[in-house]
Amino acid sequence: MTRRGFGQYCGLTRALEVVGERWALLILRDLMVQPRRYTDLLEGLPGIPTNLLATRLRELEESGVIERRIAPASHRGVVYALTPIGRALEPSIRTLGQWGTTLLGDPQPDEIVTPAVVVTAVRAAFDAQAARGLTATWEIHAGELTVHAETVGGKLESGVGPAGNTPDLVMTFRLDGLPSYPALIQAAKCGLVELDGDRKLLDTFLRVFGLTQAAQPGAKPGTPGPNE
Amino acid sequence: MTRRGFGQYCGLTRALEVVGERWALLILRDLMVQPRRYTDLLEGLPGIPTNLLATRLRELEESGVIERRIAPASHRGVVYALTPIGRALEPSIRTLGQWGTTLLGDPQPDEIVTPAVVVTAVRAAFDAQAARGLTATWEIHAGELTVHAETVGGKLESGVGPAGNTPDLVMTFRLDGLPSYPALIQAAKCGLVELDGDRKLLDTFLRVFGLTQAAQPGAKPGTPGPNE
DNA sequence: CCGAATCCGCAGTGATACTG
DNA sequence: CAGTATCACTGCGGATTCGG
Repeated sequence: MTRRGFGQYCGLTRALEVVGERWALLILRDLMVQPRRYTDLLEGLPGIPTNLLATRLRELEESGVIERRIAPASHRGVVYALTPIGRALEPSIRTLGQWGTTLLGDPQPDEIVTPAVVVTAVRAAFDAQAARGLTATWEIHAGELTVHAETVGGKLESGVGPAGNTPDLVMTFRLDGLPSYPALIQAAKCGLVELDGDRKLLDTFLRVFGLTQAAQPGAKPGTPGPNE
Repeated sequence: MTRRGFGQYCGLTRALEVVGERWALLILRDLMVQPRRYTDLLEGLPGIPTNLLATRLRELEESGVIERRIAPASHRGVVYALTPIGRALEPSIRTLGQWGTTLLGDPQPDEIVTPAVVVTAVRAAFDAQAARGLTATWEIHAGELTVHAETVGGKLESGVGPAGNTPDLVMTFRLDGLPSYPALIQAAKCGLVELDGDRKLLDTFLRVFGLTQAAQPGAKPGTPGPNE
């Protein structure tokens, strides 16, 4: 069943044999945010066939990258979570995401943004250097979307939903188009954001999460695909 | 030719739409070492169908990741090389390769090692911290294989073939099995290597290129713990 | 020799329906 | 909720062929 390998004894090759198949890294990106159930994953990966999700989950579990957990009492069902090996992929996902962000053009008409996408973008944009000696908590609202980010001691904690503690600054965006991360940053730079809390932390946010080197609209990467 | 996208406006997603298809990152890995011709690539990617290589090269060129060059005078023909966008993938390839290296088991019977594989491994293993203030040149020989590595000012220059200047230490391995990078490191640690030059640089080599930091999951800066 | 294009069988994928 | 089952389709693997 397994797709054939590449016939080379090489780290990159092995990595691609394990997580290089279609949808695999996107599944892992969503699991990087938090453990998720089968249907959560289906929802976060628009268009993935259910059988393919099941197949990938099985393969990734066999590879030791993720694990199945019987869900805790409150919700019954199964939960998928990263193993330490899977969590070790975080730098790879962040680095690849940073590269891809530089060639994000305008959104295609059928492209969407999920909470996991925004959290991943926040983590990829995080500049640990700029956050040294800083302790702060932000909350981002845009439509249905709520995401939090907290930095302390040069580290980042971020995830879907409201922050655990009281945020120092709540940023609420009212956008026409997609609440994509570049769009949020752009809006924040233009002041198109409602602020609640310590307003000085807006500039701080832009310094730490501001994509200083990314995403020029109009940089066309060729055609990633007019679907359908 | 409908390249199917993933329907998300996301950096990682876009990256995978551009370089996520089978063989693409391996082609780019080989081009990362040096510009190569069509047949060089065929040789370095055992088992790739010729039509698939041609298709990938066309797609990657359209995406602006690589470019076709009319070869210089000496050999006529075409040469493929990375654009700046393609070269920007180097951290991603190195990071993914480091992850994959941690799950390299024993070589499968049909797996081989190419020069580009070893050079990529050398670059992935390079510890810039350990190389600070160090200036040295090594040359590695193992069977047909010749690779050089030179560090100066905390940076690394490495490639296929002998070094440009006279190497400070030449290491010649006589291995039974595959000259894979882990096997070379293992052999070097056991002293199973012929040395020619400054023998003290063997220990230095192992400190700088010795894969000491393999598989340390969980201790990543900026990585939140598992939340629930 | 280099740089592909062409043809074909099949595995991996996509969409939908269905089940414990 | 958490998957299987079915089936059509397309991208891939393998071989051969073809034009500079």
